[in-house]
Amino acid sequence: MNVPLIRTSASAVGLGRRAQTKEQNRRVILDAARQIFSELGYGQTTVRDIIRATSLASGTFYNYFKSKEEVFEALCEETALAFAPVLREGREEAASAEAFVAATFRTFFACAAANRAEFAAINHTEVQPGRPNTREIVVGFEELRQDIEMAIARGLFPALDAELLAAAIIGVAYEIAEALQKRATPDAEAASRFATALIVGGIATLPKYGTPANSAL
Amino acid sequence: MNVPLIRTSASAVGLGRRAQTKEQNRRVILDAARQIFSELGYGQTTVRDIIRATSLASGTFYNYFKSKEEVFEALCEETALAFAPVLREGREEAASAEAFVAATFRTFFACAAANRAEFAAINHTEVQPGRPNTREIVVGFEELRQDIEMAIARGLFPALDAELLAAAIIGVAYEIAEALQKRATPDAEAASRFATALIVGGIATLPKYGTPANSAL
Amino acid sequence: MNVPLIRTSASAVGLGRRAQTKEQNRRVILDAARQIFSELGYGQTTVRDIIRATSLASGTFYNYFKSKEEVFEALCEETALAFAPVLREGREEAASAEAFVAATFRTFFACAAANRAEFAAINHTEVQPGRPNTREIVVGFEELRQDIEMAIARGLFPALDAELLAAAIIGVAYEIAEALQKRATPDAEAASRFATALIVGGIATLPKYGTPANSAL
Amino acid sequence: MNVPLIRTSASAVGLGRRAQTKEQNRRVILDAARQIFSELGYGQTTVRDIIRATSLASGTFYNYFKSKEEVFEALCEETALAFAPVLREGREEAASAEAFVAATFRTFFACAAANRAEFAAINHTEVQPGRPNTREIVVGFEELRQDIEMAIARGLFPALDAELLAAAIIGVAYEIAEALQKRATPDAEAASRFATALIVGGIATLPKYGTPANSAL
DNA sequence: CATGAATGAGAGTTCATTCAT
DNA sequence: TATGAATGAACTCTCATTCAT
Repeated sequence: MNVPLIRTSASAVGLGRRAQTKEQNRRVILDAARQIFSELGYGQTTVRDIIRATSLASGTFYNYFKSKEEVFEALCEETALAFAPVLREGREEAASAEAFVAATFRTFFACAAANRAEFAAINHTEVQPGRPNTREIVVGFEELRQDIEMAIARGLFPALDAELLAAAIIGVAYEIAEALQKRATPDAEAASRFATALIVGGIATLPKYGTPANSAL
Repeated sequence: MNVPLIRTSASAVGLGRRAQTKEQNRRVILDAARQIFSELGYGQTTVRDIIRATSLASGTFYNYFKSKEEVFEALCEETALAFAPVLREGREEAASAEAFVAATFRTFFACAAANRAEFAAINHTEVQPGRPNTREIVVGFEELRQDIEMAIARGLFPALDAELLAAAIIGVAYEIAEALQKRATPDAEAASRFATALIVGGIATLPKYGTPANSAL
Repeated sequence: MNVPLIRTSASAVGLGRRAQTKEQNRRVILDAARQIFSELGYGQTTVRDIIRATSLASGTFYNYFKSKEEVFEALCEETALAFAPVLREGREEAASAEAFVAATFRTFFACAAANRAEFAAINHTEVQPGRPNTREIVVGFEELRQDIEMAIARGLFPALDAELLAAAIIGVAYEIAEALQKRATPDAEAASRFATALIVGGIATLPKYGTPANSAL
Repeated sequence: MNVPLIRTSASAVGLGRRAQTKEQNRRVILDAARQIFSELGYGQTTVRDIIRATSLASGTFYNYFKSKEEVFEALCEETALAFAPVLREGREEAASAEAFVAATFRTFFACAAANRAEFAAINHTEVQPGRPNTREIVVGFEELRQDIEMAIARGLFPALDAELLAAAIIGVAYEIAEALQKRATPDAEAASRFATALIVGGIATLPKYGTPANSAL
């Protein structure tokens, strides 16, 4: 399962010459940004850094993005777009709680392993206070929560606080992925089994739960 | 259990006037820094921002800290120092796996609730790529791992990969805490029960585990 | 013989509008720098002082030079470039020791008189310990030494330590020039005759000299 | 002939305890300043640098000197005071032009050799525009001029422009000293002979000269 | 007198952004 | 549309100097 986080430098097809160059430049900037973000972290990266990693002129940047933040959001979106279908499909097809959880972890660890630098960028990216966490965007917190609720409806899970479970899964996924990357010989498969067993086993013992009337925002 | 993350403005005793003022100024800077970090995030915060939140002159900052990074490290240390004993004590006295895990979550959620701003600062703080995560420092990843290993020795837990479990616990703690803070009426106690049940229940079903030969730097 | 040390504000020809402005700005900065260096001395001058003497914005300076040192080096180079050919030509055409020495002094005093401020800047410029003296660069210590050796080969001078003679000539030139500038009615021509007679007369009585085995690095 | 440029850390005698400490602190500052000036050059040296090279507190500096400039002047004065008597004595006792000139060069080169660092400091010290050159102060331009005039009166020298000759001697002394210091095996004695022969030989051929009516300031 | 923390002006430099070409 | 020089606000940090202790 070698899921590229993002296909970079995709050759644009079926566009006029002009539009093609435009698309290419956008790509060039995004690729450079992803690279630099992963090297320096979001906070340390400046628009200048991104431009410098490019053969474009500084002014050109502003034809495509208004700011560093905007590039970053575009990157997140890209990543989420690449990630989401794989994750959702695995979970929708799941016939058991275990399959559901395992699909999530396996996809995530595989991606993290295949894209260490980019994963690091995401993981070490500072969040604007008050805004949704990058990791939550990337793994798709909201989709995960919905999928969990659908799974409850399908009888895969008992009634439980979908939001908290989603949070727990994402937390486990990220922290274990990080721990894994520090190891000399990371075993994504074993980690995946560990995380899956932990969550699935835990779910069985959760206290009973009604509709989370108090979940806001 | 209302554990303040940090006791600020500690009154200095038994010091000369001079030393006392020095101590006070240090406190003033640290407090301002914590506040600003939590408002703007680490990356967006400048030394000037911190100074401005103070009645001190710009040069004075550098009598106390060499850089933004150094203040930040001092803050982390303070937080860890305040946190660590409470966490360790609860875990050392634990007579069951449940008590062990519950001690960790309860302390953490209580603190997070009592110090929303500061918790946000920690949680939204960008990590220098390649350096230990702030959250891991604050909750004490290393101590948690050791405590888990001691708990295994004491028979509270089966043999398992202490590092991964520590990672999982920290991940669950942080993400659930964050989810909690978005709620209108966060119920730290319920969240604590949820997280504890999840982890404790999961542990029971974990695949058997030998010595983690592959855990390296 | 009114040799300007440097021709400033050279009109650029055959360049696009953009390149022309760039060239102009470079000139503006160099001119301002020369002026300020001569007023305040190198050590007291700050980059900001230079910018302030200009209608440019502070950041613009850094589009042209990385530091004060770099502007200074550019100035020295300019000066040396303007100076060197005049000096060398006079010496190469010299048919006697006297003509050789006189060419050096006359050129130097004429320039010093014509460019009092700039000469002062050079003369009052602090040398980075361990690096070649500004005055030596400007008058071209190395070229002078080579020319002396060639003159020895041509039989104009007896065998002598070219390095020491070059040093002596430069020392006499600068100190006399400085003394001259303090006078109400400096007579460059008389000073030139004085210096020339001193050196030329002295050379005749120098102790015999073999190959300078001890001139190193 | 091992003439120390300055006797540092001289133990004060015959002073009260209080005055002694005062004198000591002054010494400490002067010594540190001389050291730092010679390492960094005058322009790069800050008062802070000098204080740091000392065990004194920053405020203490200002009990002794008003500024970097003032310390520097004190250093020059010290140096001149140490130098002057040796130079004057040698010249007053001189029975020939050669002895006169040789006394100056020999003393100077010996000192320069014995105090390379300090000599470098003097030589590389930027002059405040419009003020007398450090080197001129140290070797005693004014005394040299007077001594030359007295020597003319005594019949050692023909009538000549004493000011220009003084300038020439100082120029030759400094530049040759500097050239010498770059050599692997500097031979001060040979350099002294070279310089002496050059000047003495030159003097004999100087154009006749009346009283320099135009020497001003 | 010695001390050393506080001060705030100011230096060097970088940055995001604009805009004439 | 791409370019890249100009801009000047803003940042980090150092410095000379003061002054309460």
